[in-house]
Amino acid sequence: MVTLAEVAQHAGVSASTVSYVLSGKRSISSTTRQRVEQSIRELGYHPNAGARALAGKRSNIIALMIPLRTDMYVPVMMEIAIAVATTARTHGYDVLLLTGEEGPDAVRRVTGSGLADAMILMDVELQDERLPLLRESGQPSVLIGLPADTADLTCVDLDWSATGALCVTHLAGLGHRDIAVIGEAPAVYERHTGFAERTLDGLRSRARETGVRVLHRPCEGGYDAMALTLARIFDERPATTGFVVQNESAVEPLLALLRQQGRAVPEDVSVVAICPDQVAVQASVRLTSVAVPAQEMGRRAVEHLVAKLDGPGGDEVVLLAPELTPRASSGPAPAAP
Amino acid sequence: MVTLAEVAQHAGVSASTVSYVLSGKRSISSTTRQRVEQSIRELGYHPNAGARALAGKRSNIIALMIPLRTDMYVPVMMEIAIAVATTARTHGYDVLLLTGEEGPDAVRRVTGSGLADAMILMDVELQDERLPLLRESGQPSVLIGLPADTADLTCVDLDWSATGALCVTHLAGLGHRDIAVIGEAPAVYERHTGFAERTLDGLRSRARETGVRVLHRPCEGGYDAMALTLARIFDERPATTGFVVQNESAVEPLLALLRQQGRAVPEDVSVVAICPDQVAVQASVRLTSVAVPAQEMGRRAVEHLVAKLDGPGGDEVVLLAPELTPRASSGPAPAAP
DNA sequence: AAAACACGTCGAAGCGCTTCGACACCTCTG
DNA sequence: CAGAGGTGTCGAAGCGCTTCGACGTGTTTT
Repeated sequence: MVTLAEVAQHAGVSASTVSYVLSGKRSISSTTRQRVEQSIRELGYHPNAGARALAGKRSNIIALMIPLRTDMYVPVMMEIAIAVATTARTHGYDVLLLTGEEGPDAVRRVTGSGLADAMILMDVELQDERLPLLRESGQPSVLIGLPADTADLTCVDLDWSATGALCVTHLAGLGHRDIAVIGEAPAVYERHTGFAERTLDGLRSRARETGVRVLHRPCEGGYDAMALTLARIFDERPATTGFVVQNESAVEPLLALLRQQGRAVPEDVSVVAICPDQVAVQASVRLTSVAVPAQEMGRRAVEHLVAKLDGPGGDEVVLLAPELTPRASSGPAPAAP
Repeated sequence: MVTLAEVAQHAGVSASTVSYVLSGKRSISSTTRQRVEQSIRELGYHPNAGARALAGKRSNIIALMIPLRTDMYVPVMMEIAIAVATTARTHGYDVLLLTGEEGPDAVRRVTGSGLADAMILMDVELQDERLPLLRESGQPSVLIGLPADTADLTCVDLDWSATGALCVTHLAGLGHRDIAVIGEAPAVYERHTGFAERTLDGLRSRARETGVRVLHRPCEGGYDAMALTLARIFDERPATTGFVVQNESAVEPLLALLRQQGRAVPEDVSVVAICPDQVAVQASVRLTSVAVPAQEMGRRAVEHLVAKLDGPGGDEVVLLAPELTPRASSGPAPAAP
């Protein structure tokens, strides 16, 4: 393994000079710089990460805590993770993957060991156990998601409340008066995941404003669960003509069931999905949807973190504005019979 | 930040003693051990990762290289990644997430910098550019997937060839004589991804043995692409009664299209999917499927790696035997008209 | 009773890097 | 032309940990 010292010797300079060439923290004449760079290339030198972390007091690693559960939005998680990793690399950071399994202890471990310089937390609950630890540790961090109390915290998230409102506005504008919301699995609501509850708030308050009735039903994914849920919805609100779906694995079953029941989309019922664009365009009906900007969330999270790491900026809550793309699944409400 | 030295002082022993308590590499009287452990707890000590890596010449980090592209099997990737991360933790390792983006350079960087002790590579192509580097670096590694040449390499994978064969056996056993294979997107075949080609080999050779005709068509996911592909298949082989699908995002579209064309599943046509069980049971028809054992692959990969890291075992190719679960999507071939 | 061996502990060296202060040397100023 | 101020380079001191050899003590062996 090639060391700094060997590079220095090969280039005929001192070790510190090589270090300064690498870091650019002191000016170096261009002749020496070139000589050193040449040696680095010839010897195939890579600085040792451990030594660097020890001496420099920063590891150039960002920890990313992803949820262990896979009961929702797996592709979104994956997309965020990939965006985080690639964005981090462009800023010279690597990404350490932590699963929720360890729980709050992971925060302690990473903070205490200097393994990572900063953390990104996903799947944030409204009252998240990890937050007290994060605050007290003073470790730079960004949440992807929004807890109940955002004091001292930087958060990046889609504006879910606006997302919910946007869906209602769209359907209300088309004349729909009875809207059903197919939500995530009950477990997601039970653990008070921020995005689910906020979406609901947005839906409901806009519904109140526009005089639309909203019926919300959580739903496990899959065909059978969806069949049951749908039956109950039409049972309770036979006049339902609009659907908002916030559950990837319920989308296709819903469409299949509606078709099967002879309800045409969008002539008889309209469907608005909250999902990645890819899902929306691949469905059996091209879905009017509000996209979940997964890539952007990951990218923004890293950028905020990096900004904090060099020159501590303040805390901030960044809510991305939702955008609704009308496609083939929504249209004017049918005339009342 | 609490250091070893502070713990030592607090416990009234030398630093080396604390270190030996931590590592267990020398015997320590139980009195001192307890005293030290007590101090560690009271001070909330966590060993510094960088210092440890530097002095101990191992970082206790495993690098996981996941593909950047998301043109296939995202949930499977995610599941593997999570399994890798959790299994690694149980062995005292953390996981560094690398995306394919950097390409072969990532191998060089990780190897050279001592950032990670070992690597796991996913999305291995038959002639993978990263392999020469891996071999020459001598870094412990495990591939999830199977390249063309496995010399000096440890690989873990589903036995895709057997998987393909199993699907044909199942359908042939039910009397189907014309089978269509809906494959991954063309790009996946173009870059010679091992699993796709091997599955095809297995399908074809078993088809030859059982006297079944096989028509293979790659397919981008989604409804429209599937519609086109399906039309072509029935055009070319109107007698097709069996389908093998190896493309998650084609499964639901296929079912919808068959339904729409009035072909009943499984009375008129049978469908066998190669996908995670969750997808199979959530589809609009409960699918006969061969599961992709994502968790097990991740777990096994880590375990092999850990075994290599302490006491270098030999290289090995581990092929997991596929299992087919019959569900509601396959049945006897209809009597010839 | 002396020699041999464990056992438990300690001090010191060193892992490869960053960074601080020092020191040449050179170019401006007044 | 002396002093001030820059510039480019170097040596040395750590960063917090692991590990090796050494050194008491207490126990066993001959």
